[in-house]
Amino acid sequence: MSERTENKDTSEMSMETGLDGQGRDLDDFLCFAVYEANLAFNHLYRSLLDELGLTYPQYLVMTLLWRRNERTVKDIGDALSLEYNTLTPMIKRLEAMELVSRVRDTQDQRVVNVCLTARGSALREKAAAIPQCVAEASGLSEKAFEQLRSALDTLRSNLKSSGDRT
Amino acid sequence: MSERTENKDTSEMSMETGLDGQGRDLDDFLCFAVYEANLAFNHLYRSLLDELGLTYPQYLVMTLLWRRNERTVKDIGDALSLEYNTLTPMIKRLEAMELVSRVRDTQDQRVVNVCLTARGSALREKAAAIPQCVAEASGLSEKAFEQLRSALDTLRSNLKSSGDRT
DNA sequence: TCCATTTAAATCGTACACGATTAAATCGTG
DNA sequence: CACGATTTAATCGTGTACGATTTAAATGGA
Repeated sequence: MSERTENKDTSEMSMETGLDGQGRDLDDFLCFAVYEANLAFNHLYRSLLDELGLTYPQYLVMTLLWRRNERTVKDIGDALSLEYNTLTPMIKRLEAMELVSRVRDTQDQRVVNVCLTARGSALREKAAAIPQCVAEASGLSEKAFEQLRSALDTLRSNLKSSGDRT
Repeated sequence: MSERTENKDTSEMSMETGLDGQGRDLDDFLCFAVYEANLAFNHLYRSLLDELGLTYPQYLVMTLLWRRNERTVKDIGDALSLEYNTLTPMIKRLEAMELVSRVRDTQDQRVVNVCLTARGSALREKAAAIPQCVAEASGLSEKAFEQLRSALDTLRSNLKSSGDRT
């Protein structure tokens, strides 16, 4: 039944069913499984990114730039589903670390172009091993990996379109 | 290949492969699929929880308490994989909203017991429809739902144990 | 041309999330 | 009993994440 009708141990003054003692309480929430998997990725990335001095979201931004340099803040926001109010300070931090530069577009003064500095490009080498590490840590077969990714994509798409209609 | 060897459009000064124009750049990252699905849940829950005046993490805490009232901060932290430094302020906010009360345990003065107030219990009725809404918004069949949850669970478990060994 | 609209970005305030540190109560072992 | 180790919680600082608002630049009709 999962995220639908919760009716185990539902009485007002319940007293432990015995089956879900300690921390097994939200097991049937899909949202929670996603939330937990995301936390787990955060923890793993934190340890991997520590020596690069990057946070996980910062790493995602850098990854975008490593793939295609010179992007607008809007581009990055679209790619990561993040707003300016999140990105502006974050990119300024990357700028302060001298990994990227922020330059107003000369054609359209509203636009800020973000591009890698030499330091930012160089950091790519150090980050090269990370995807491997993460893939291994996930412990999934190629097939399971791809299936999961695809299922999550469908889920995200469904959730988004449902949200739009609200 | 996904999270393993990224070798499309990988040259230093790349110029758009044409296939991944705008926002399709991180598609082959499993971590990113999880990150995005989590954001999508956040957005959906934000709209659902708005009228209850709860945030998504606050809702998770309330859900735990609705299932079994009277938990220690530690219990809640274990269930949600959150630290005291996240929970203490959050639970204080719930207390300020008069949804829960925080009482030092008389047996063990280190422990803080969190339990629902009348208002907190009552809120349960208003939240009753939410799991249904979310399940529908996910647009997954019962089977797909369960498979995904299970795959995420495996993933989380693998990531965690890998992190422990680091 | 002019001005309402739209767009890109920034700012402000609130709320997680967590590393590091601190403090107090309890426990374990000699 | 004593005292160091452990456990529980809180505090502080940094960094996302986002709603609401603001600013400035570009755009598109009448």
